[in-house]
Amino acid sequence: MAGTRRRGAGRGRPTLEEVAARAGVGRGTVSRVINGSPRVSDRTRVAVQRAVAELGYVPNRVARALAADRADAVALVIPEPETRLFAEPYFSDIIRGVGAGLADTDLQLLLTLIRTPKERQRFADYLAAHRVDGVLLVSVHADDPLPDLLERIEIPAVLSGRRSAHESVAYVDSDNTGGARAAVAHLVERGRTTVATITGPLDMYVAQCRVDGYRDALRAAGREVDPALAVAADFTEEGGRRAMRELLARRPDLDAVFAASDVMAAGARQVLREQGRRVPEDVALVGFEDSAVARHMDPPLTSVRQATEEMGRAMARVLLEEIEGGAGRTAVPPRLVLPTELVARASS
Amino acid sequence: MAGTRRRGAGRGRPTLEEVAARAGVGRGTVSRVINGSPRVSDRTRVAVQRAVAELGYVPNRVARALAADRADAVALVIPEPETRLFAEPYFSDIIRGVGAGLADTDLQLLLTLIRTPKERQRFADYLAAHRVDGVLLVSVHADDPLPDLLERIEIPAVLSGRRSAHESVAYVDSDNTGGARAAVAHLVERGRTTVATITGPLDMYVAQCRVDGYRDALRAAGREVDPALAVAADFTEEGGRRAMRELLARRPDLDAVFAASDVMAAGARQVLREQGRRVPEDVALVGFEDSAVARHMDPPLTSVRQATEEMGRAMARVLLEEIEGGAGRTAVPPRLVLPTELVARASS
DNA sequence: GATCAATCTGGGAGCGCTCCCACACTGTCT
DNA sequence: AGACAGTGTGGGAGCGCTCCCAGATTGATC
Repeated sequence: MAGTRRRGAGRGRPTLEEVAARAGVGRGTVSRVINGSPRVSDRTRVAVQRAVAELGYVPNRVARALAADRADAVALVIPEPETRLFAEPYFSDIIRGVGAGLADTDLQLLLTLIRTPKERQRFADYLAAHRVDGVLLVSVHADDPLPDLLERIEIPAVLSGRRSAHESVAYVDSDNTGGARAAVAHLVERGRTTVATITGPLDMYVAQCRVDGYRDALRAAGREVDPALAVAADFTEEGGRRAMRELLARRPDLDAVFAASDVMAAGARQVLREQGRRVPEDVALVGFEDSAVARHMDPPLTSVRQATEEMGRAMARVLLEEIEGGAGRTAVPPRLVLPTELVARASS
Repeated sequence: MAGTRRRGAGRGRPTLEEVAARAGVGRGTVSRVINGSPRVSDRTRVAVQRAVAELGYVPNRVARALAADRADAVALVIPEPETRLFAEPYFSDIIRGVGAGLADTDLQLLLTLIRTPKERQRFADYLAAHRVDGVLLVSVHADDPLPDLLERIEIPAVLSGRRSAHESVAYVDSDNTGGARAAVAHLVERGRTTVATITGPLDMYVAQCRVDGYRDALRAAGREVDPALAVAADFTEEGGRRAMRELLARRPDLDAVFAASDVMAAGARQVLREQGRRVPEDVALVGFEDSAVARHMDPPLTSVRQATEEMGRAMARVLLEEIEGGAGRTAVPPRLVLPTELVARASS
């Protein structure tokens, strides 16, 4: 529906030209004052500012965008098949962080949901239509075509998380390996001898990292890494349940589980209860993400907290730099890994 | 990867003019084809469409916005002090719904977080700067100055929820009264005799409605409404705890609680456990919202589900109509109330 | 064959800004 | 005195589109 016309709601509002007339100066000068150029005498500047105030002038950003070939907006892209994301605070924290990071900028934050190839195409068109100055991409899958697209059309972009160890697009990630390591070390310290893990889908780099941390910690403690103690799931509750059953079948003697996400830990917890294992007495349980789910579990779940909001903030910062950077960019895209922190609760 | 930078990554991309040249027609004609005007002969249309395809032309929406005095965007405003919202699926469902509702439109969805008066001012400037065609406002408080602002500057707007029984701005709400009524009726049917309620802040209309439903249901069942059985809280977990303690102190004989939100129900549940009351054996518990919290509680919480995503979709639809409607608007703003549904689980 | 409405089409005139060039003005240095 | 930087400043020329008005074309009618 190519809309009907929304007449003049905004027409009639003062323009640059009118401000200039009122201040008795030229358009160019007003523009300079508005944009904080230093090449304006104080007297003129004051005069213009008064005119602006008196007229209640607000620059028309659409006109500015057209003239300057900028969009004054960045897109935050959320791949929606990933519904999981939405249900968890992760996503909202990212948004909040990005919002904060952009707060004293003129940049508007555009939220873009992409669930279908068709929508991806639409988004590509947006980029082409010149609607954004940069892109923030949340929760990338290894096979996501979007990062490559962004790279090809050379638009500033920042990912949250990375697709692999050698990510070519700028990213902000959290220390998944370190967090997992801390979680497992904690279990070992508490005297657990048989520590199992429920991993995420191993084609996702984040899942890979968390397994690595698990192994690192065991090795560092001089333990042997038993492949039978690792079962892959898909970051869902149901996946967590299945994996837990599998683990108990394989190794009934396990006394600790490190789940690579809180939601999977919740699934595991249900199975443990069904099978009469007490948490933490019989089996200690640790999750990852420190989401609301963790706090509401019974007993409350020990988990690895990510600085999610800070990640969002960092993404904004990095993107800003990329946009600023303009022509002469460094060859290496910025990358940032934020620390994680173990939050011990009653489940371990 | 070397070479020219953004400032022009978009310049150089085909324009209307070039398409016109290639198709051997005038600018106006191409514009008509692009915008689906019927006043173009089939032959011309086809020629233009071919040129568009060959050149890979994508209209520059910024230019369009300037020329047509439209923004091709709507803002979804989220009052951020309301952090609660963010932690719950409510918010994400709304977003998803709005996204879906806007899907086959040219409208871009802008997410705007407002946490401070300063940010509110910024947003007012956005509106003035003509950046959006309409506004979606989530979770309005009775004292929120935004709806009045929107009304004053006469920009199409839709609220989720309303500020009072006679809301002057268009809104989409869910049937809070009916939902509460169903919840309490359910408790009564199950043979509960002393049904208490933990309400939201009573200056919020939504809270008011849920109390009304509670009372309706009791009266319909021929029960007397005892004011001692209602305690107000603030939709937080801590508030739920406090209210539950108060209720138990007042009426140790209560055997059911209807909490006006899941989160408050979670708080209440903790206090019940502390005080040795079993759920549902001793006290039945029902929440409202059917959020993730409800499903993860122990026992899983009976709750009232809102059609949240559908609300988002409806908001988009209503806004679209308002925007289309243009200047000559009807006196009565559109209003829509969506049904709610009781989801019975083990807690009742 | 002329007339007239109905339909289609080209292109001028903006939309409100930024960019940038040219033209003042200052002083300062020969 | 003239030449010469160094500042400020005005305003033309777009940015890529939509609007809308004439003008061209068509076909039907007298």
